[in-house]
Amino acid sequence: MNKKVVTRFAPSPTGLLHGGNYRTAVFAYLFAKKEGGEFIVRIEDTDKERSKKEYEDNIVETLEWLGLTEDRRFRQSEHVARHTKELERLIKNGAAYVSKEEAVTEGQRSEVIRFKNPNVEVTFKDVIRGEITMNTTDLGDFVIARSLQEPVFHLAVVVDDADEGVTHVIRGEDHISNTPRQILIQRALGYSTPLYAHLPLVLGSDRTKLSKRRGARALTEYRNEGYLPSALINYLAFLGWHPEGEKEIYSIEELVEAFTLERIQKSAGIFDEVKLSWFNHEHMKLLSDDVFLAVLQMHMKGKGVIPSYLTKVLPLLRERAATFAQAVSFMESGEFSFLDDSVTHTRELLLQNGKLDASFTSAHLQAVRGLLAELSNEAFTSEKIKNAVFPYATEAGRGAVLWPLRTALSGKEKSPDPFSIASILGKEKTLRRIEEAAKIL
RNA sequence: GGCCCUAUCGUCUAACGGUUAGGACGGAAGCUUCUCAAGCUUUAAAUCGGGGUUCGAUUCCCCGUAGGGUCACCA
Repeated sequence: MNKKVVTRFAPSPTGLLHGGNYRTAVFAYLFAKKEGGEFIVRIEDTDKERSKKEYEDNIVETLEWLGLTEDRRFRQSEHVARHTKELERLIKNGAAYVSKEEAVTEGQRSEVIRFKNPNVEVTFKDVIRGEITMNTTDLGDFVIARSLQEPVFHLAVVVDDADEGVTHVIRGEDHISNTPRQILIQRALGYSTPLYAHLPLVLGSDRTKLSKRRGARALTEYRNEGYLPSALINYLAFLGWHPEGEKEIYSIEELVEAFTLERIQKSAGIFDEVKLSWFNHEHMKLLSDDVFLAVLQMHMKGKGVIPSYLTKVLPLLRERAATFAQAVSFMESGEFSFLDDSVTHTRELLLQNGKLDASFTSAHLQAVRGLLAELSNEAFTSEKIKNAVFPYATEAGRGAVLWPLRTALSGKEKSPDPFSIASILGKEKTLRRIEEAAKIL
């Protein structure tokens, strides 16, 4: 029986995390769950100066929102006692030493703890890239702690990973060069070396590592803009990984089922918002009407009144909006306000800026009105309305009939099709609007 | 610059030595209900270069080139 798989996501709470950071979490989570193992979240807060509680809270909340539920979570600072103990052991072993030095920059200590570099070649197996060998000589005696109580990254990582039984270190490619250092510490402490999987980097459109400084957006922004967590997970999982087959829309459960480290890409990928929004639209389409409505209303909170026609317009909204923010803005900008309010007709619009003849148009509108008047209230559906109007429109010229009809109903240059609008308005309103339009011609 | 990683359409990717190099996003065109959106159909678009190995290289090896990462008392 192999050891239970344990992976970890180890962000430092020094800022808001972007898509690349969370992509790492997605992979670590999917792999752990696929293997029936555990997923740990470790907040790496050894840098007291820069770590902020608000960032930690944001990370924890966002992971929860994404559905990347951790089995255990802790702060690195909570484990300082262990770090100190191992630090003392290293010093006693002669593997590390207290080094007196001049403080060159402000805040530097005159005394730090350095690891005695044995200057050897370190080879490790990377699950994604195969064997990687590096000479550690040029690393020198690197700093592993500012003091016995203040461990620095490498030491803390090694001790915590070992203590928590981490079997697979899944992290960004930018950590490859840190790995030999950490392996050296592991060996000095008598730990075994976990398996490493260094993920290809997520790049911005400028082809450099995603970073807040270079304008990478925090993932929480996407959350606020009404992206669905399932879509984000799906997109992130597909950035640098691909299951077998050509299916692309996956639920998180399906991703867990399909996930393998072997199919992870070696080369970096660019974060593409356009494709992300396609994923989001696809996931929005999968939502039931009830859920869609609930999410939409959540996003509309505090953004004015919820229009009474909201439920009626749902199908139109669903096909138009790729995000909930977009859906909200459709509502706010009055994209569909003509469904509630009265419309003001103008000759220019009804006649398509003079392209149509006034008397013909008037006649067409009257004729269509006549056809619709024969439909019962129950039969006033998009489908039936179309069937009633279409033969006439085809006969008389679709553009000549449908444009005036649609603008008579919507009062707008661009809108959904006239049949949908009519069915939402209902028979009475529809007939009235057609009459009003015909009157001004 | 040293060290390390990488290299298939614009982008995400498939093809574990033999395919007309496939799919998706985006683009273009057409169709569907006049406009917008969605949908459907069609279409353009790629193996970085050079050497090997092999009957045969996108695939394996080497050398270039290009891109990226990393060289902190940050993680």
